[in-house]
Amino acid sequence: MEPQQHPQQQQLNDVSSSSSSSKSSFLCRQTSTRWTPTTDQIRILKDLYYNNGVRSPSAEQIQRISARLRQYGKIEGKNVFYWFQNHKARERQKKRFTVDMSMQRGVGGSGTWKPEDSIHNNYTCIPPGEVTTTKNILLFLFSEIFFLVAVYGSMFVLIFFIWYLRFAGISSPSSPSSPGVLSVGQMGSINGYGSVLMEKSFRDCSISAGGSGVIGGSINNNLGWVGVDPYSSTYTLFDKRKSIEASEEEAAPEIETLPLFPMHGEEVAGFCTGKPGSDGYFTGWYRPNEEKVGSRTSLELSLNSTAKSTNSA
Amino acid sequence: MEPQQHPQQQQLNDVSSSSSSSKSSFLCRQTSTRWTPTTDQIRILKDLYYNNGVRSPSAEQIQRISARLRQYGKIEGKNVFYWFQNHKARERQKKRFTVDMSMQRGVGGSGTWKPEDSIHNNYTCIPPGEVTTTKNILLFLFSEIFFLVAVYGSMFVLIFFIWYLRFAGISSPSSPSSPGVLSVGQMGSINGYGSVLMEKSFRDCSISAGGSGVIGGSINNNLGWVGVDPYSSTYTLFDKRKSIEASEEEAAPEIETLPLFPMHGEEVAGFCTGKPGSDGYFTGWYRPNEEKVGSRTSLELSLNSTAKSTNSA
DNA sequence: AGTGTATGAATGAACG
DNA sequence: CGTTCATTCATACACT
Repeated sequence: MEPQQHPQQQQLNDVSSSSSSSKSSFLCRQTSTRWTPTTDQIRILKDLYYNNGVRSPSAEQIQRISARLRQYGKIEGKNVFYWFQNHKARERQKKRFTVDMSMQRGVGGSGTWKPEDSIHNNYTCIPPGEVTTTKNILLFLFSEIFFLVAVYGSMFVLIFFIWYLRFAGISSPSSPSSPGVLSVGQMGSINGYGSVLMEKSFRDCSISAGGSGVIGGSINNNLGWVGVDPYSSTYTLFDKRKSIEASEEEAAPEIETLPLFPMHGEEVAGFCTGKPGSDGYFTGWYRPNEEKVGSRTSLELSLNSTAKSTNSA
Repeated sequence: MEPQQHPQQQQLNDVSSSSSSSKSSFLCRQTSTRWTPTTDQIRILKDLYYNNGVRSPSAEQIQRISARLRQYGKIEGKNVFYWFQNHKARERQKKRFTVDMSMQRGVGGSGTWKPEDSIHNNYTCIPPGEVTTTKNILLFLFSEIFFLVAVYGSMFVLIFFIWYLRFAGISSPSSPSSPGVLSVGQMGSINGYGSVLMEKSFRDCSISAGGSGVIGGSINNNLGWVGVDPYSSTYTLFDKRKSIEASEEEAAPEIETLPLFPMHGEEVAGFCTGKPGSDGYFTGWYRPNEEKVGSRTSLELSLNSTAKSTNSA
């Protein structure tokens, strides 16, 4: 399954040329007591971690590694030690977290709150145009498609579902719809901060995570995604929702194509403004799988862009 | 050692009595369970260690020591035991990887490290977890959709479910709803490891995804969006089993395609331009499949859900 | 001049 | 005992 998993060390345009030092002023004044890895050092560390499987280097390895990294900047053995420790731990932590969350079962049950009283009772709520959002979460309803984009840090999730509400033929509206969903993406490294905060959360609720077993989830390996820059893009994009209302009306049972978020160039420009930020982490993970699976249910989101400009293409 | 033994005085003096951890964990898992030495205790311990040469106190000594330290805060014998053990081990360890290369013997010898447990072995399963810390959880209800976003560090999980309240025929609210579910994003790690796990519904819905093919979604590169997550998404959402039972059939038998975010080329330019900056890694995520790049950019979303066709399930 | 994330550093607690 | 894990503290940095 996986295409190449190895190398691919990103050759990316790396900054190196411009001198890796660029971002971090590690050189200047290290007064800061704490080691601030240079990009090159990180690159190497990650390479070791991901490509060489180094997780918990032995004392000896640590010595070698730090010796090697020393040419890229000041570094001590313990820095290497901690780096691996932390990196591993945090990776693990994330995984764990993910799992945990999945077990949030039944939260709603006892909840009691009625949806109704929450904000609108009508799903159409979002008035044309407004994406309810703010920084990290965008909700918007478009016609019968409900979208939610949550952005956190450098990643985002996009969820949408379709409410076939008035879809004519549907007789059993009971199911709200086929919820579609998603995608998760990540973007540039960035540390985009942003906290997910829904500013308007409608209501708060306590969760009782009593937790119990974990339902097994499936682990999916990475998906690579790609991202759109949360900030700029989203806003912008949705900003222009134009005839939404109109479409709503006519949403016919068969929607063939619904144009959403039409926008014009200008605004989009900002997409993916990756920030040069700090890390170069992303080294290569993605292994795009190109497999296709024909599955019955497929949600495809394809972006046809001809974007010519991106010369990167 | 002389390295920094920095003050780091932060250790609260005595937490002991308070027992509280202000954090609001909804889980109530406070009280850190772990011993947090007071400064006085540490002072004494160090005195014993450095000035009295105590390194591996006997059981008896441990008792005495802990008894003595108890006046400065809560403490148990094992704490003392561990303290000495750790202190000694760390002192030694630090020395070990700090050992400069003087003793570096032939590096070439073993040269390669062993990736022993390296790569992949590990991510197969998710260890049982417990719901651990969750720092932020956001709940919000939107219309009849209940969303929960949990954020932790750089990751988040988004879960949602739908309360179909008054939607037409819904009569069985008993079950909370059709659990939707959702998605999780995580970042950072990567390379083979990152795991994105999509949990499915709260109830059954087991995922069998062993993970195999990924639908390819279309990965498109240059532009930013992209893909849909193969499995995760589809499955979950389209969870057919539940509510779908009835409704879905009609609903989705066909594929709808919705063009989203239509935009024009120019604008798109900026998309995902990875940042040139430091991390170079980003650059191109994918090597384009070259799917195609059409001329305009439009995001299309097609939902093929053949829901039921999926065999029985 | 504040905020919050990412991450280096430290350390209690165990494990093998 | 050397190692490893989990947590927590502390700080650099990127954005508001």
